[in-house]
Formats: sequence, structure tokens, C-alpha cells
Amino acid sequence: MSADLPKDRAPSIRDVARLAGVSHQTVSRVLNDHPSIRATTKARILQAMEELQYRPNQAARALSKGRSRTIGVLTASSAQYGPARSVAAIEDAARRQGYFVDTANLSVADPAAIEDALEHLLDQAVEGLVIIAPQERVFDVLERLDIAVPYVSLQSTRKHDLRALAADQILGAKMATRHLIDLGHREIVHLAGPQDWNEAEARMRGFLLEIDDADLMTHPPILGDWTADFGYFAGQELLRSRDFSAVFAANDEMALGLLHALHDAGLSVPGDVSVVGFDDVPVASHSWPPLTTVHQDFEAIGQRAFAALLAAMGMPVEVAVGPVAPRLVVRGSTGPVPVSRLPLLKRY
Amino acid sequence: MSADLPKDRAPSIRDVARLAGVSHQTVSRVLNDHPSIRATTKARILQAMEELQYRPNQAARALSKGRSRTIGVLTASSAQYGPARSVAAIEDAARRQGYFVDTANLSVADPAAIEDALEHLLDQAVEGLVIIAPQERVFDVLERLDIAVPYVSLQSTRKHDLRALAADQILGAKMATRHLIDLGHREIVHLAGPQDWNEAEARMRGFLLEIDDADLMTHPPILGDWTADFGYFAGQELLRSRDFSAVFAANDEMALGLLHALHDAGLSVPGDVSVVGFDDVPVASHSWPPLTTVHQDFEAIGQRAFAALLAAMGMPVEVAVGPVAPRLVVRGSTGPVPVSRLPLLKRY
DNA sequence: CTCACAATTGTGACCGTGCACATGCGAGCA
DNA sequence: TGCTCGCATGTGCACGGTCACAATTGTGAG
Repeated sequence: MSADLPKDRAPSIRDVARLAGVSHQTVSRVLNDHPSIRATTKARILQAMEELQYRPNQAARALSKGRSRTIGVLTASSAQYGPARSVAAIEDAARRQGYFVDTANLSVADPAAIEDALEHLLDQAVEGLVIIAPQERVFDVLERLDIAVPYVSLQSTRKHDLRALAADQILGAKMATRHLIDLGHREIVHLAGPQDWNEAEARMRGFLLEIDDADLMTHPPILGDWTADFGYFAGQELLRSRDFSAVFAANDEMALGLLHALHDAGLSVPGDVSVVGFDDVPVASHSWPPLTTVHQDFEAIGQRAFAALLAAMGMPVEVAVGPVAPRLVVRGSTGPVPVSRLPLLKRY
Repeated sequence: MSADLPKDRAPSIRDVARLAGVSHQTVSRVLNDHPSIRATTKARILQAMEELQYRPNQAARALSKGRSRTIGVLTASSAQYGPARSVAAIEDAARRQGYFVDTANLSVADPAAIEDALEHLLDQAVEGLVIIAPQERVFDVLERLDIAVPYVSLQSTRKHDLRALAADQILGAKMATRHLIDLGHREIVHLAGPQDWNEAEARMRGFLLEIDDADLMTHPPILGDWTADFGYFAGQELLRSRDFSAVFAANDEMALGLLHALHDAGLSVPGDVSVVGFDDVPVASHSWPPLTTVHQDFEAIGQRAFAALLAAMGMPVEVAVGPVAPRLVVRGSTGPVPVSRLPLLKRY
């Protein structure tokens, strides 16, 4: 019944054309939804495709059209909750639009590795890039390589603010800090992220701005590495060396590690110390006490990133402009300063 | 100095050939490390490439060779810690071998979505697939579509055990359960994952096997959805309806939610109830109390998956065979049954 | 019935690379 | 000297689509 002699290679449009009794160009027209094709012809061709299990060859199409329909995602720490969530959203949106997504993950972020990853993506002839690797260095490399394709970045950068799409980090940090100040805290420590990360820097900036606004003094922030382990050790160190009634951690993981350290030291949260995190990871609401934090809608961020990239690539899309609004989620880890508070250093 | 007249299109091997004064085929030989090329010729060509900023066109290469050098990764829940980590490892290993990685994420796992995602990957002419979508359904669809490319799966399945590469889930579950039994627990509840997930099913099987081995009775496991929120509500429900001294949760998130519920109820862990999780996510060591859990080396799993896929694709690689060994990490959330234990139901 | 014009379909070249095969050339050997 | 052989290189086509343009068919008005 079916006319497919088992050739070794996959069927091409010419095979389909032969079976349908038309020229290969007519088949191509069906594939590209060309308007002027007789309905009966189209039907015949579609049936031939079905019969041969025809599948268009993307490589051939890319070669002839000069378009790969592929976008690249450059990501650092793609195993972290937020980035992972955003990447999934980008991939989903891209697939819906018929784009392929090629990812390159940075395990280390030295310029050579960054360049290597970018070269890899460019080799694939990506038509656009989404950058979720938030180090300023990445943008330096991007500029140096003089990339020919458009790109967008989830994180804001000093130089390319217009392309930033993530939640407004500075605003989020200000909200968190304001919350602590409103509760009466005056000695607030910031447990920051690595300063070569734009996000970490933005969150610290927001913190300092708000502290300044309230005419408070503060110790220099502690520079961490995002991990819960670091939060734990930083907590131990803090208790040994500083006096404070509240901590704003630059992400939830460090905040959770900190809670652990405070608990180990026999301190009560928020009785003795209030803690705020950032991101609102799923377990944040189940720590003890549940963590007050700044929520980001990572999925919306990812979707928006892809839409913005499409726009940057010259496609007609309506993009929701501006950053996604962060949201303060008040849970149990923050409370008022105890009226009669003993300095921690004295007690510990 | 440089001879590049700014044509609109990217330089091809013919442009390089012209500049170097050789034929395009000789350039191609340089690209493919052909042995018999005069060193001086090769040097001249390399310099011409450099001068023109030549970048090989993957689409043309794929078309001509019939190989895309792309592998596909089908993943569900790629925002979860374990899968995300493994995907990153796969991507890393693949890139090192010059392969591109195309991902398709399943937000919902109904057959239509699975098929859609697979079609998307096949459209890209992937040469192999890594399946991190652990539902049995996925394999049904794979079989039905009669995929022409080789694939490996991180999770074991009833039908394709040979291709399983992840840590031995059954063994891990047995270790966790054994640990509780060794501590004297007799009334152990299993908080399972969704049963259409192979992993969830395997962990439950391990649990039941060990329970059976020890001649213990048990209530039917509670079927959850992996989330911390579910763990929390399940905990509340458990306290209302069952008597038990220990819980083995099928993943850390549910375990953490459970800890929250126990804490809310004023119970002590491990004083009143012992809890074991599975996965060893980074915050597991910073919950209160720190969570006893089963550690999986997700990175090793990802690397091994890619190596196994290469092998399945007919490449010569030495693959570490067999599953990665899980490891029980005993922390503070498990302890002996209190000598004079009051039934929880009475106290609560 | 004829012609202009639109709708539909066909023809051949081209995209950039790799393969099969042909060619040129120098060395080794009888 | 002439012949064989192997290295180095060149020639032409195939891969599977798309594009520009040509050719054919169909349609309605005059």
C-alpha cells in the first residue's frame, strides 16, 4: 500500500513530491503555508507526508534560509532555584514559538570559560541570547567579542539597564530593609552575595540606600557566596563579633543557614534576632520560623525575557515592559525589637 | 590589510580558501584534521580563518554529514534541585565533547505534551536523548513513537532497567528505612511521591521491602506531590489520624514541610518523631533539626548519563556501569524511640 | 472567442560543507 | 629512464531545503 521503498535516508520534500505527483517546490509551499495552493493539491501532499512519515530537515532549512530558529541561554548556577525556574519558562515560551533552545552553563565564571560558552552558543548560530549569568564580567566578554546577535539579560547591569528584566532588585532590597526598620530595628546587618554578581550588588545597594534614608549607621556587609553553609558560618561569626538585632540576607539559602546558626546558639527568632531573605524559595515558608522574604516571580521573568528577546530580534511582539515587581512576604522570622534588649555580645 | 570586503553573509570555507590560495576542500581538510596536509599550507589556512573571523556553519555541516551533533534532554520539573543539577552536568559534559544540548521541559506530563516535546527534539534531529522525565507514561510514548535515536534514562523503569543510571532508589529507600528500624522504630509512615513517577514508586518499593524484611506492619503510604507544602499538610493530617514514631519522606522538601508541621504541633524531632528525607538538598543540613537524608550525587549521575548515551550512540567511551551508590547521611532529625513513649494520638 | 490577469505550479540555482574520485608531484627502485 | 606508489591538493556533486523567476492553467470581461 505505502510506496516507501526503504531507502537509507530520511524522506525529503522531493520524495514527498514524487509520491504526490507535484514538484518539490509545491511541497515547500505547503510547508510554509503559502497562500496560493489548491486545496486538493495541498491535501494530496499532506497525505503523502503522512504516508512517508516526512519530517522537515531543520539543518537544511537553516542553511538555506540563513536562520537557525535557535536561541541560546547562557546561565551560571543553573541548579539554583530561581535561574532554573526562569530557564524552564524561557524554554517553554520558546518552544511554543517554534524556537529551539540551546543552553550553556557556566560552572566557573572566569573569562575563558565565559568565552568558551559563548563561542559554543555562537557556533550553533543562535539568533539571540538570554543571559542569566549575572557577573559583570560576562558583559565585558560580550562586549569584547562584539557579538552580532541581540541579547537580553535577566539581571540589570550598570551599563545595560534597559535590557534588565528581572524583578527590581534594588526595590526588593529596600522593601526588606524598610520592613526591618519599621519594626524598630536599628542595628541591621546585611549578609550579601558575591559582589561580582550584579544581583548581589543591587541588593546591597538597595539595603544601603534604605539604611541611609533612615539615617542609620551600619557595619560593612558580609560578603557571602549564596550558600546555606556560608550563612551558617557567617551566623556563628556574627555572634562572636557584632551586635545586631536583625539580618537581611541577600538570598534565602544564606538566611536559612543563618537561622540554623542562631538556633544553635540558643537564640530566638524573631525574639532576639529578626531575619529576612530574598527569593522566596519553596521551603522558605517551612523553615522554623517561616522565613520573611522577598518574592520574585521567576516564571514571569523568564517569559518576559523571551518576549523581550524576540522583540530585540526584530519580531513583532507585545512585550510587557519594565521589571517585574518584587513582593515582600512577611512570615515568622521578623518581629519588633524586644523592649528590653540585651546586647547579643554580652549574652553570648 | 585584511582582505575582507564586507559581504553581507558570513565567510565560508570558500572565502577562506580564496584568501589562502587553496581549494575549499583543503580548508575542509584543515577543519576535520585530515592527516595529509603540508604544515605550511595548514598554517596559511589557519591564518586566513583568523583574519576572516571564520566560524564553521553547523547547519551546513549537519546537512552534509547527516549528523547534528546535538543531543536532546527531556525533563520534567527541571526547576527541582536534583534534575537541574544533573542537567547542568550533562550539558557540561556534552559541550566538552563538542555536542550541543537541546532541552525540552515538560510543565504538564500528559501524553500530548510529552509527544509534543519529543517531536520538538526530534525536529532538531537530535542524535540521542536523555530522559529525566520519570513518568512511566513518557516511556510509553517513546515506545509508541518508535523513536529512531538511542536514549538513556536517569530513572529506572520497570521495562528498561538496563538503561537506568541514577542512584539506586530502592537501595536508598531501604537504607533510610533500615536506619529507622535500627533505631527501634516500629511504627513508620512513608510519605511517598506521586506514583506515576518511577522514582517515587521505587522509593516506596524499597520502603515496603525493608518493612517486610523486618516483619513490621505499616499503614499504606501517603501519596504526595513532592512539595514542602504537601509535607506540611500531610504532617497535620498524620497527627490527627495515625500513631507513629518515624516518617520516611520520599524527598527532602516534603520532609522539611513535615518538620514544620511537627514543630507547629509542639512535638520534638527526634524526641517524639524521627524524620528521614531523600536527596540531600543543600538546605537539608540547615533545617531544625538538620535533616537525616539519603544523598545522591546528581552531578555524577548527569555525567554518567551522557557517557552512557554516547556509548548508546555508538561512540567509543568507557562508561562507569551500574547505578551510582546512594549514601545515608545521618543528621539530627533521627533518634531512638523514647523508652516511655506515649502514643501521639493520645497526647495530641 | 480572445485577451488580460490572477492563481497555481514548475525549473534551476544556491546556501556551506563533506565525500568520492581525479590529478599532480616527488621519491624510490629496477 | 621509466614506472609505481603515496602524499598533497583540486574538481564536482550531493545533502534538503528556499528563492527568484518562468511557465502553465484558470477566470471573467469585452
